[in-house]
Amino acid sequence: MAALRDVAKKAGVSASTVSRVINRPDTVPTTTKSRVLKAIKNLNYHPNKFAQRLRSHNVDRKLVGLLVPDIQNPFYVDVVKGVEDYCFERGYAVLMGNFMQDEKKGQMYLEVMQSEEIDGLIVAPIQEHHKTISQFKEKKIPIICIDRGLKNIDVDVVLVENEEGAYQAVDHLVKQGHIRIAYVGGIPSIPTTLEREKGYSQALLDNGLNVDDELIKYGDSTHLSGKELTEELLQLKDRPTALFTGNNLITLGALETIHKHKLHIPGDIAIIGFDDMPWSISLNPPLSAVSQPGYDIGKRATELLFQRISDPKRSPVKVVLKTKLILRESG
Amino acid sequence: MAALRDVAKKAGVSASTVSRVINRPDTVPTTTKSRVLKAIKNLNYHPNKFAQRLRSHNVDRKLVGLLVPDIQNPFYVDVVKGVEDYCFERGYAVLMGNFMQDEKKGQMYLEVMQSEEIDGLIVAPIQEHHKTISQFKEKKIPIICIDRGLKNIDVDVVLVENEEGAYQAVDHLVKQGHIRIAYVGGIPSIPTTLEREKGYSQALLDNGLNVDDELIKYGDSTHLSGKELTEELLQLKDRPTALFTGNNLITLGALETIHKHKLHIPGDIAIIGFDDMPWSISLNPPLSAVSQPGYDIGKRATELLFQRISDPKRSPVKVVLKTKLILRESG
DNA sequence: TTGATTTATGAAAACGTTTTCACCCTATAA
DNA sequence: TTATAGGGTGAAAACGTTTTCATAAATCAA
Repeated sequence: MAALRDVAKKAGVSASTVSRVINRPDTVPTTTKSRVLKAIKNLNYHPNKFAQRLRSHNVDRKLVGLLVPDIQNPFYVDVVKGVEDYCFERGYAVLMGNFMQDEKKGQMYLEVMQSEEIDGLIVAPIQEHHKTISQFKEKKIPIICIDRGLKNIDVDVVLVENEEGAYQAVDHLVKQGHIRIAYVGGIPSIPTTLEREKGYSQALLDNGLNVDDELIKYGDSTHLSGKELTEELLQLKDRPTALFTGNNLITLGALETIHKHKLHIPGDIAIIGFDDMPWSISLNPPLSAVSQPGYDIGKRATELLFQRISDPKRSPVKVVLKTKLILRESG
Repeated sequence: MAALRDVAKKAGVSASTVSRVINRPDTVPTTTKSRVLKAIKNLNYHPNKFAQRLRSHNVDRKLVGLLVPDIQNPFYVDVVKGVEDYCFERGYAVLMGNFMQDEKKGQMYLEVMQSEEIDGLIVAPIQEHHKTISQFKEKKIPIICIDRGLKNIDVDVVLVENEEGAYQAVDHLVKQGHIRIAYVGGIPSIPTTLEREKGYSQALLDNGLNVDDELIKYGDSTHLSGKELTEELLQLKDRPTALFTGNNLITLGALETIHKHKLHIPGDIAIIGFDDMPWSISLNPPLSAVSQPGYDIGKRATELLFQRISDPKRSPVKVVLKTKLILRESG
């Protein structure tokens, strides 16, 4: 509760001097400085952020916004951790929003973040053009996109070789002798879903197989949708012998359905999922997966963000991280 | 960038009137009001939070702090979701801190939250008395504890019947004929670890078994520690035939070690974990677990928080939620 | 010495709100 | 009619900082 003026009074100086001690210590002689410093400590004085911010808009908020599509998805948890660790090292806090692929919710968070005047935003955008996100750009608030970029706006982005990753997984599957391989995708409107589908199709084509639309399913990137889509696939008269699943949660859902049908993996049906998980090895059977470096993605994004904060006019970069196909026993 | 005064000028009224339109609309006649409202919309005016807050300290921040020990732990993810959903419904944002059971990190977040003047704090405290958290209490910032309370301070708390939950699991294990049942615990200084151990011991005692210190292990509540502790247990000359694991991450670690040793579950060794997970059913074998209602915990905690925000002097309550033993195939 | 420069400091304005107070009206009561 | 009570409004102060500007004191050059 102690204010600047209290410190000033206690130290027998003016408010200006106290402010100088805090913000430009080298402009005030040591003797005065020490007196002020003592008073500050004595009164346990902390500058009021709101007053500071009101007066000079360019003081850092030490706050970065992070907007993720689904915190239940272990992949994003890794991203969050990467962001958080990096921020922590630099004394920044994270204002997190989990928008559940929900336009409204994302919107609300963006508004809050705007009015909180965050120093920068890291976001996995649900659409490639987004009005509110563009507002950030206009307001000169740095944005970093992960997982997918933004149309019409030039932003830094860190993403992963989705097509390549999918290709490798599916290619492996056909090399194992599978002919009917299904793709259980996520939300069809998001780029990652499409890119992975592209890799999937290309791998089939390159191996002389044709792509069968019946075997390509889209959902909403959740556990439940993984379950349901897999169910549909298993009902097919000519059912697939292998599944390539579009993300973590879908994979888990698929697994559940497969187990419900008492099918043997990979004997009856093989499965490779996009996204590895720390416990993939403890699944039944240990899951083969395309691993994305979630933690690194978060870390790189934050790195980029801080670079942009300190130099707003550098030209936007695109960081593409590699995926890794991890073969265990499911496919 | 439009400020109150711009709106005032455009609407041909004074700043006071604009402010009144915003804060106490019923005190200004409709004709004036609509003129002002139009100007607001026209200029896309948003009140500056910092000025608002500076001027009147009692305006809500619409910000709640959430401090969780480990976001990698799916249980806490559920809690986070519960908190977030409830906050979202009420137009509040969440300032999240993930302190990784790390004193320093937690401290830093608490400081940030203090200077951000959050409306309230939800925290799973690492120790039962915590100086900085007490400061919140002094500053009249509402606190809700989850998972464990605070010594010396009377706060609202929502927790789970840890002892009872553990008891049921272990009791079930001995009813299955197990004699040597180990407890793979988390950080020994946190109450949940101890309470679960108490339930474990009691169940043994009540069934006429004695508790063998050799079979009680403590670690740091992580995946890695689950792996290592289980390894130690398996090295014992008289190895346990069943494991009761103290949390999600530990369970997963234990599973990994058991699989590494090519042991059959539950044939060679049974396992029941504290905390259920959405994909427990897809584990090898489907995991039996003591399920905690993480989402509900988050929701209830937030409910309590809002109640306390609106009525700071109500007497603190303790909400105790039940656990549920879910039997699948691992024990 | 004197005038010019530098150093140390304080007074006051500004940031964008909310809120108190006082004012001027018009409508009502006497 | 005159006094009274509100209703509607604006001026100005306040919140706690930062920053500009001015001034006084101290240092320097001649």
